Amino acid sequence: MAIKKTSKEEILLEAIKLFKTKGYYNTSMADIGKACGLIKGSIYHHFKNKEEIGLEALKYIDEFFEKNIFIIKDENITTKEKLEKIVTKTDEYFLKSEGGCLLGNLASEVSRQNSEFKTIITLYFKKWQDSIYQILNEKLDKDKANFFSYEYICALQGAIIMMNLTDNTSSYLEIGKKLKEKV
Amino acid sequence: MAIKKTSKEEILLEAIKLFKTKGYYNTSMADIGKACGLIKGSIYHHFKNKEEIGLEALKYIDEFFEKNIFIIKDENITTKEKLEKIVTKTDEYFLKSEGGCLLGNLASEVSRQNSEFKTIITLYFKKWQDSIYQILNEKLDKDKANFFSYEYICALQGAIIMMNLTDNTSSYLEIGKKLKEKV
Amino acid sequence: MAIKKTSKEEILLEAIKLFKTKGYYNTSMADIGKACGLIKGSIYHHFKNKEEIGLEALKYIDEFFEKNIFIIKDENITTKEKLEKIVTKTDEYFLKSEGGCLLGNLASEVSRQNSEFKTIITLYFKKWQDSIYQILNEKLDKDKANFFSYEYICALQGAIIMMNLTDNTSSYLEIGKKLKEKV
Amino acid sequence: MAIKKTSKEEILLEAIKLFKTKGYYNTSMADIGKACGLIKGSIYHHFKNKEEIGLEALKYIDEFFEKNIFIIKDENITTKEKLEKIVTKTDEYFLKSEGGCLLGNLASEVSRQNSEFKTIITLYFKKWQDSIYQILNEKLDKDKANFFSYEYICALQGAIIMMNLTDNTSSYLEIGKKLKEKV
DNA sequence: GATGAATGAGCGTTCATTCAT
DNA sequence: TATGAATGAACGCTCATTCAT
Repeated sequence: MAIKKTSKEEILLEAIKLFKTKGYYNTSMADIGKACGLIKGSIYHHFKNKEEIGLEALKYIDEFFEKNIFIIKDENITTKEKLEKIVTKTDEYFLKSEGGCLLGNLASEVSRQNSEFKTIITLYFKKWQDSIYQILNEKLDKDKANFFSYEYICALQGAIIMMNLTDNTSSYLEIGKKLKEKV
Repeated sequence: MAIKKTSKEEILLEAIKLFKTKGYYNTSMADIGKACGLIKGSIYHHFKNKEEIGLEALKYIDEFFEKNIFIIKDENITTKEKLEKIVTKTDEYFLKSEGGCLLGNLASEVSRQNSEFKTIITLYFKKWQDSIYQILNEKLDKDKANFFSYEYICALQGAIIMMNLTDNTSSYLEIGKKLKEKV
Repeated sequence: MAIKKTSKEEILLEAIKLFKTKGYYNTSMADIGKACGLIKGSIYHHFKNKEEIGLEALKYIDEFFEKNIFIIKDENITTKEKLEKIVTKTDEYFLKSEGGCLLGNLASEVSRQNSEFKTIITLYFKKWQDSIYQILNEKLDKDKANFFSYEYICALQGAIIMMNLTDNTSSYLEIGKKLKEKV
Repeated sequence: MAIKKTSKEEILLEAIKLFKTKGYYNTSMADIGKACGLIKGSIYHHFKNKEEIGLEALKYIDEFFEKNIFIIKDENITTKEKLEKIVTKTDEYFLKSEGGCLLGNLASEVSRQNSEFKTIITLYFKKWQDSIYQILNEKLDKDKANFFSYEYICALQGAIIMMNLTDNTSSYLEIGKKLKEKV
């Protein structure tokens, strides 16, 4: 053998799945390899080391949100429509995302161990909250917009944790519904 | 000769600190030992294995909440006072708890790997939410009490994550403040 | 199992043998372990890492020379006797030392890769030459003593290399004989 | 497409440099590749395997000495001139050769691991000594010629080791000077 | 109860080598 | 000829665990 042409993205997607469901440290290079049909050593053809996979995994999800979720605040639609859309897209994502929110999950596990990881995660949540803030601020004053956006991000992260424990999706969905009622 | 008499509780407290700040899998028996002034092998005189430490760590915190936080719902004081007290005690705990909420942190890392861990964590959150629910239900209808309690637990977990990333405690405190306004 | 009580010195002696005959980099922790009847992981109970074994191996030989060879210059015997004794002891050592001179062998392999190794090796040769120098200087002028001692150390190192290639011990012994004729 | 046309000799020259300064086992195919602007796999178009590179590296230096140094003994000049020339050429070579003498360096590292390597190295020193021997034998008796040539080769190898440790070139040069005084 | 020495398995990583392109 | 992707074995090292002392 020795033919396969595994792409970086394939590896990244498998790694993301594993990091979310098993945690970063509990996921071995062998695990990632196996999920891609490779032996662990072969991964080093695509990534310098495990840390790089972790970093690129975080960036991959961050970019996905940037391009699909956070961007909604700038679309040329009404405030209500923006809120409707951002909540729908977000819920769509997390309902089918096995294992919850990568950046939320890794936040507690790795951010004290690796400052580069921490920076990406912190910024991700900041950008996320800011997206909601800007939409709310179209109709609500600064303080309200600020608190509601913070509350939403927090509650959603908590709700994802709960959903992973109980498989109760309808409770999870209440968080988004509540946000939409703010304007 | 002489020496230490290290108690199970001492070890547990060090393990809890480590699990919260480094994660469960990234904390080694040697780490726990060093934190207690023991070598790793000595820990096995107190605990069967690492899993047992994890389990007892979760139970330890669970019991702490049971005895100090959840119990407030049954005290002989007004609803407002209960809410005031439960929020204050909770915030007090998390503001000085380095590394956030043990059960919240471990939820994503271990609950898919170990069903016993998952059961404890799930129950903990259920009991917690139920405590809040019962207090709110003294003044609010079932649905409202249910949602507000759920929202609070979720938002608080999210807020702990954010506080660990940004060290912003005043935002964290808003979550409890908001709950108290419910009645 | 799990009983053995291997001492640091045992491990060191096996490592020295291996480093001399196989080279430092080509000797694996597994090699060292096998030579001691241990698995490779067990060696870390005695040494922090491979570098520490290398370092202590060099120091071990250095100390042996310090205590048995270099010290002869200070003994209360005649110059001729000193020279006789230092040559005899040196030749005794190298004739039975399988694989040549540890510090000479590692000089070219590791001294560019690790400055701590280099320092020890450099000092060893300096001390060695100085021992010979001081003995010769009792009867010869500075310049002669200096050159003859340098020439002896160099020739001896070269002769050890040749002896390892050809097993010709009598040529090797000529180098010491020649030195003794200097006074 | 297009590209390089890397020659065997180019690769060999880089490999020699690396073997001398890092050792044979500590030099990886990737190291050699990088030094040539190739990836490691590409080297296999030029050499069967690492051992072949090692072997040809030794032969390359051996041939250089054969053609430039050892041959001097057969030139049509006086004994004194031969000695002068062979020492000058040798010193020229080693003063600019970063990392010392390839065959001397590898002698201890590889000659016990690979008999083909050992044969080449042993023969190289034999031929070298013989060159000096024949020149000296024009003026000196067999025994003297034999010992002085042996002593010179040995001392020179030792002096190269010392020069690599201390960067002291003037001591090194004394060895050749001394040889020239023999006739 | 604590230690130090040991183990076997596994870690992340690098090795020399192969081969379709 | 060169490359990039792959492999299996080995690397140095750490893991959780055991046990005689």
